[in-house]
Amino acid sequence: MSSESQADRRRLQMADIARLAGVSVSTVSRALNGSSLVNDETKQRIGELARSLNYTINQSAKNLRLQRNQTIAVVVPYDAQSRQHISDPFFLSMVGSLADALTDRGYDMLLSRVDAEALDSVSSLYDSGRAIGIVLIGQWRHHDQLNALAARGVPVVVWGGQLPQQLYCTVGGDNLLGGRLATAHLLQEGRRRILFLGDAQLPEVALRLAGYRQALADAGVPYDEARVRKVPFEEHDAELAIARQVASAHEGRADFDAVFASSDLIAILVMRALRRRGLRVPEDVAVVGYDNVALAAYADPPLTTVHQPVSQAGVELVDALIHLMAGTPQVPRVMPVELVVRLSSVVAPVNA
Amino acid sequence: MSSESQADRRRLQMADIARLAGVSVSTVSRALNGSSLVNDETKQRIGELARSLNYTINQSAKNLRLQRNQTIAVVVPYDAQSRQHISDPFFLSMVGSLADALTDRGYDMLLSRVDAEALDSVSSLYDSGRAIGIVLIGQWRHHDQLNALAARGVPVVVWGGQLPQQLYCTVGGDNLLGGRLATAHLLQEGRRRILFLGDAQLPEVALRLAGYRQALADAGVPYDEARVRKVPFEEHDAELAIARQVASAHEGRADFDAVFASSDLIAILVMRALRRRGLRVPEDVAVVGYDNVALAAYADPPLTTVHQPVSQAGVELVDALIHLMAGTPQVPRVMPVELVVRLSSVVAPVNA
DNA sequence: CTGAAAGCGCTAACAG
DNA sequence: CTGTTAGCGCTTTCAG
Repeated sequence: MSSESQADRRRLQMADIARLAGVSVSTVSRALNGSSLVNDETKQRIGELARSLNYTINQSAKNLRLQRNQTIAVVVPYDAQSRQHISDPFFLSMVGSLADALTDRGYDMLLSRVDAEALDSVSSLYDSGRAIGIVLIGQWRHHDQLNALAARGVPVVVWGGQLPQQLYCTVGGDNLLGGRLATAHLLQEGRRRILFLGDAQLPEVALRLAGYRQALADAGVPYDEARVRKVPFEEHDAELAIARQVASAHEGRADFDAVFASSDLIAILVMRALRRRGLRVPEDVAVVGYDNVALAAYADPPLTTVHQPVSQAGVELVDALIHLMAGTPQVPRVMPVELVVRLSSVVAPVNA
Repeated sequence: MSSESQADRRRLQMADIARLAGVSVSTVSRALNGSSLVNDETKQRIGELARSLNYTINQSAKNLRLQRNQTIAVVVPYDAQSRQHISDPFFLSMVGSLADALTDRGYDMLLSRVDAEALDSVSSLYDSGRAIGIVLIGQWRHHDQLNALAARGVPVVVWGGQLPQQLYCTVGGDNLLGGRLATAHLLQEGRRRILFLGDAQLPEVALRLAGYRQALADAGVPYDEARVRKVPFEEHDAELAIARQVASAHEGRADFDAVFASSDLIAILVMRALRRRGLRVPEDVAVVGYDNVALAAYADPPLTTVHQPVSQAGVELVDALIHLMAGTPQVPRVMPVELVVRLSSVVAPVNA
């Protein structure tokens, strides 16, 4: 260890480099920013000096001076009531995808978690200048707060479903199509009594439910409200609720022969609950999930699900936000989804 | 929409509030920072004005002036060669855990992905003043680069295994114990030919392997190097490699009766590969994983694994970093791990 | 209790 | 090509 401790070592700044190089600060600034106004040789020399001293331009000062900033806030809401965090792998992979997209485009990513019940507090990230734009993962039940945010001119893009009277820009999978594909598939497999599990208060789930109804209508199968059940988002609650519902349905002489779950996590919990009650998947009950998280392919049995284009999603969210920040109004973007058929929904084997 | 577009609306600043309140900027600054030097009534008035206008102090300016900053960088290395990103859910849940710990303590979290082969580039996050400290998830094969970083005085804490000659602070699970627990468990279940799968070049894995050897020695079972196999970290490569190894071992008249995998992801891939070759888990081959990711409990069969204390890990990493930044040298922290026994390793059922 | 003024580290006119 | 100078938005002496 050197004699100067890390705590009292003053950070290097441009003036130091300038002094050492025998030039003015402006020259250093220009050199380090690759300006053509400075002699190539000088540029070279300054560059090497800076590198050898591990000097890097202070971003805060630069940003302050330039009145710009390259930080995008990515906000993952959490449920403060249960003090539970979102454990759904789908959200986490979304974070990864956004990290990639932002890094590729040279933005810094500020990750924050905020109380899902106080979504409008995210605006302070913008108001305080810490971020020049915001990506929100999931719109939850706070359509109005998001509208207010957008109306105030906060550049925000939301992963979620398109809603009427929407002032903010959403990017999302085609939930209506996803719901239709999943349901049509189950119908085609000969299932008629399909349970829909999910919280239809969430816009995305509501759209998937609409797709479900549409597919039923197309097939001339009557819609039965009793077959639509809300499931809590949090894992442990969900587990209990699912067990209860499977049990009650089962006791009523198994009044369903398929389940369409609004997330893979729910679907996997369902399969487990079914198995514990001695019901076979897919023979007795076919199951389809949503998201196509990594887990789905390795579930028992491998889970049929609706694939959401996660890595493309990160790119689209960032792209929409960049346009928005540039002042170009953005219409919601709906991305294609695909049904991935695995063993949980078909009795005759397919290539898993 | 109001007539002024979001693009040309100048951001509110302290001077605006001051003008509107009929006081000086200094007073606004003091009021907003809760200084006791300012009249309570004035403070109140300014506070309300700011709130009603959604004004928030500009953090960059404040930080520049105060010469401090509340941003911690969390770095997730990725493999640039394959341009593949870390898909292991363990890393992602770590990110979540860190987000919580940092948020709780009032820090901003800057998430970056960097090339795993250029780990020392993370120092620019510090040198440029964008972050006052760095948390690195995984030490990979770059012990030396990390030592250099620490020697330069960059406040960095690494999730990983403790190594000799280590200048930087690590926080990690007790990998040696984990390896011992897993192996001892398999031995106790009567297994003697235990395959170890993982890349022992990674310090954490090396420690788990050491635990494996120790457990074998304790039980008087000879160590056979041929039973230690490297597995690529990336999912698809891993899948192929595992299939190959299972196949070759199988053809050699199944010269193993158990597998200890260095991650749950590998373990789950192994179980699939085994099943495809007609081997039953756990009857023919018992399998134990590592990490206890969410997926493990829902695998088929539910996976016995070594639980890593992820949420506590976030807290410990942040805590160590804070002390380090305060100038207090930190010794590596080793956190307890636990064996979670599920069906993949025991023939007689337990409560899953 | 409040205001005026200096300056955090940097960039960009404007003059050489 | 290079240096001088004036701020970016904020906090904090130092004077009232």
